[in-house]
Order: sequence, then structure tokens, then C-alpha cells
Amino acid sequence: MGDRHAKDQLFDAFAEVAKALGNGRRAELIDVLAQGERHVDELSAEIGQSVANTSFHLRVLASAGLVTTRRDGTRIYYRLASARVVDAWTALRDVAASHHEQIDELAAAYLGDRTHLEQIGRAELAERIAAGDVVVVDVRPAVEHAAGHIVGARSIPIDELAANVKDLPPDVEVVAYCRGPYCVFADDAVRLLRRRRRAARRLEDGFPEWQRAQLPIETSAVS
Amino acid sequence: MGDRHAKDQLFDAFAEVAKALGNGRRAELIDVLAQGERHVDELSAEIGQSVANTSFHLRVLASAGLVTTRRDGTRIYYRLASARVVDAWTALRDVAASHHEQIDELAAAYLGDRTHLEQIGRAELAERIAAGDVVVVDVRPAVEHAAGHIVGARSIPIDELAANVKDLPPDVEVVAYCRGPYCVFADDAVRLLRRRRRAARRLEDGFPEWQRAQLPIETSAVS
DNA sequence: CCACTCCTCAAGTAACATCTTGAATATAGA
DNA sequence: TCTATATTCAAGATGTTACTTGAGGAGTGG
Repeated sequence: MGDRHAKDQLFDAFAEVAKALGNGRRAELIDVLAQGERHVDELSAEIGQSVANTSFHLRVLASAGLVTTRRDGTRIYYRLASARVVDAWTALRDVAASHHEQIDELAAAYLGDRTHLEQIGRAELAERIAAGDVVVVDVRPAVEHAAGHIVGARSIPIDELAANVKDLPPDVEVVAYCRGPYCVFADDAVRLLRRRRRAARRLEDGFPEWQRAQLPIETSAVS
Repeated sequence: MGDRHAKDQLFDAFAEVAKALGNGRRAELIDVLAQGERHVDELSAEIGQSVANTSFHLRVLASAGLVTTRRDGTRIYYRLASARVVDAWTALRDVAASHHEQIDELAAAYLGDRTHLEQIGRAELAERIAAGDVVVVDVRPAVEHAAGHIVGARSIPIDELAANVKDLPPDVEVVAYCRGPYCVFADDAVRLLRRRRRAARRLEDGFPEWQRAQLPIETSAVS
């Protein structure tokens, strides 16, 4: 029991999983897949890579056990192997955010200035939803809303928000949410709504964190 | 807000942290450092690598923000940057264990057959400690016990256990613990004690998990 | 069966990672 | 200042990773 070689092999196997997350494009894939299953074509557009390269990265994730597949006709859908994968991804992301100094700058470069962006926590939002005095808007792509969303949330993808502001009930605060704390959609939504004189905040994180916290969700059974 | 290049850079930065954990030797370093700070020389012996290579790996971990250093005379001590690093490491390890089929075999090759090895959970052990009807033995190296241990635990490094069995109070169950679920010391301790007809179990995980669960610990202030 | 779509695979190139060896640096103590 | 100890740095051999391009396989619908 306990020889060097066997220990090295065991820890090499643990490291293989970390290595699978150790590439920016694969991290983006995990972040998108945390919203629900998607097929290769969509994923390649999401991460801005060729289909071949996306397929390669997905295979790396699959052989590390992080994602699984199902076929539906000519399409192959990828999904995360389990909720644990979300746990590991968010834990890694949080470590990076708290200890890697560059992250703040890079996040600011991607998300823009957040100092005037009002946020709302999960617990408070859950209360406000129960009280019924808030409109929750899911600004992710429609397919992600369909795969699962915060209870009662209305799907208005960010591209369609400008055209739909007038249909939102007046005099009620709007809360926008999207994929997570480093997703730009909800930020853009809040900025747009504020320009139109609507009271609006963003959920501080996103759908995967809400789901992980066991807060109420629902799924559009539109298949 | 939200251009491709900025998003790629942000996720590359997240991935850099995963990449730092994406090497078996660095994973072993994190696993050891989760027990408390150590200097380079000790760490190089722990992971079975040259001092130069260990120093190189530690620098990789440091530039990912996972570890920090302090100098004491000619020695440089490394420690984890925060408890979040333990969270990320355990989350990754658990994902690997649940989805990477090889892990079971590799763990069995390193740890040996565990089917006859009785374990005890954290909650039960905490109760038994409070009730006072158990002897808790910390079989990690003495320096790790000194850096922090389960409340009331006695330090008997695994190499010294055979010589000290006779000093353990008779007719009381012994619980051995070490670095975590993939640490071999407590397994070896339980096997040794059972051969000597002592009632013995191992804690199902180890000190870092106990600490993380906010269960009572103490530190030998022997500096 | 054929053409089409979706995805995977293979080959190739440039960049990066791991480990070894030996030299350089920093501190402590004489 | 000199020497010893602990650690880091630099150079270099070898393997691995990321992406591109173009070919191949699997399912669908005419």
C-alpha cells in the first residue's frame, strides 16, 4: 500500500480533470453547458471557434468525464455529467476571482463599469418573487430559458429586449438575470432599462447558482 | 461591452487557475498544503521530486494565486492562499471520483482493498468526541498535527504507531485520520490496529474536510 | 440510393509544459 | 568577510496542446 508510482498515477488522474478545465474555450463551454444541454453547432458559435475545434474540446471534456452526449437525429447534444461539475466550476471561478489579480481588470474590460449597476441577491429575489412585486426577466437565449429558468421568469433574450420594454408591466421593478456573475447579458439589460427610466437590477449571479441553491425553478416542457 | 476578445481573455484567466491544478505533482502539493504550511525541502520529499522541480511547480501555483509564501530565516514556507483553494480542490477531486472511471482502480492500487475497512463519518465522530468514548489518533507527520488537528487528537505518525499501540487506553475504540479520503496513512493504521485486536475505524475523509465543516479543531502553539 | 447536414477524425504546425543539470542568489552564523 | 544552507533561475531535451484544413462517417429525407 502506498507506493510512489501508484500515488502519482492517482493524482495524475485527478489532475486530468483539472487539465480539462484548464483551457479558456473549454471553460466557456462548461459555462454555457451549465445552462442546459446544447448541440455542437450552437456551442461552436457560443465560443467563437470552428466546429472541428469545438468538437475536439468537447471530446476532451467527455474523456475527463465532465460531459455526456445524446444523439437526436443528426444532432449530438452535450450536457454536463452532473451538478457536481457546476460545483467544481464555480469553486474554481471563485478562487480565480479572489486570488488572481488580473481577473478584476479582465472582467471590467469584458463587462464594463459595474459601479453604478445595482444588484440583488438570491435570497432577496426569492422573497420578492414570493411576494409578487417584481418582474423577473431571463435575458439568455430562448433555448436556455426553455431548458430551465427561475420560477415565473419571462424569456426576453437581450437582443429582443429593446423592442419589448413597452410590454413589461409598468411601475414594477425589473430584475434581469443570465448565465452567472461574469455574463454580460443582464448588465446590458439593466443599462438599457435604466436608460428608459425603468427601475431595474441584475441578479448578482445567474441561473446555475440559483438552481444549485435549490431555489424554485421550472422547465418549459415544449418538446 | 461583451466582445469576443475580452471574453476569451477573461475565461483564459479562469482557466489558468485550473491549469495550475492540472498536473499531478501540483495536485499532490495542494493536498499536502491543505494540511498546513510547509517549506520547499519538505514538499519536495512529499511529492518525490527534485527541489528545483518542486520550486518550479510552487511558482506555478503561486502565480495562479493558489499559494503564498513567507520567509523564516533561510527557509521559505508555502501555504494555501485561502480556504477557498481547499474548496476548489475537493470539488475537483469529487468530480473526478464520481465521473472518471479509472479513479476507482487507481485508488484501489494505491490504497489497497477497502472493503473490510470500517469508516466513520464526520458527524458521528464529532458526537463520539463530545461523549468522550473514543480515542482519536492523528497519523499524519507530526508537523501537520502541530499546524492544526481535530480537537483532542493525539499525534502518532504512522511510522511510530506500531511502537505506541500499547500506550493507547484499552477497551476504547480508536479512530485514525489523516489527510483526506485518498490518504493511505489512516488505512494502514486501521489495518495495523485490527491485527493487534483493537477496535479501530478511519475517519471517512481527513483534516481539511473536518476544518472546512467548521468542526472543532485546535493548534499546538509550540513556536 | 443519393444528396445533405452534422459531427468526428487525421495530419500538420507552432507554441507550451515538464523535468534535468548546473549556476546564481539570499540569508544565517562564524 | 567567508562558508554553509535553502531556494530560485536558466538552458535545453522531449513530449504535449491548440488550432487549421480537408477527408470520413452517421443519420435524414427525397
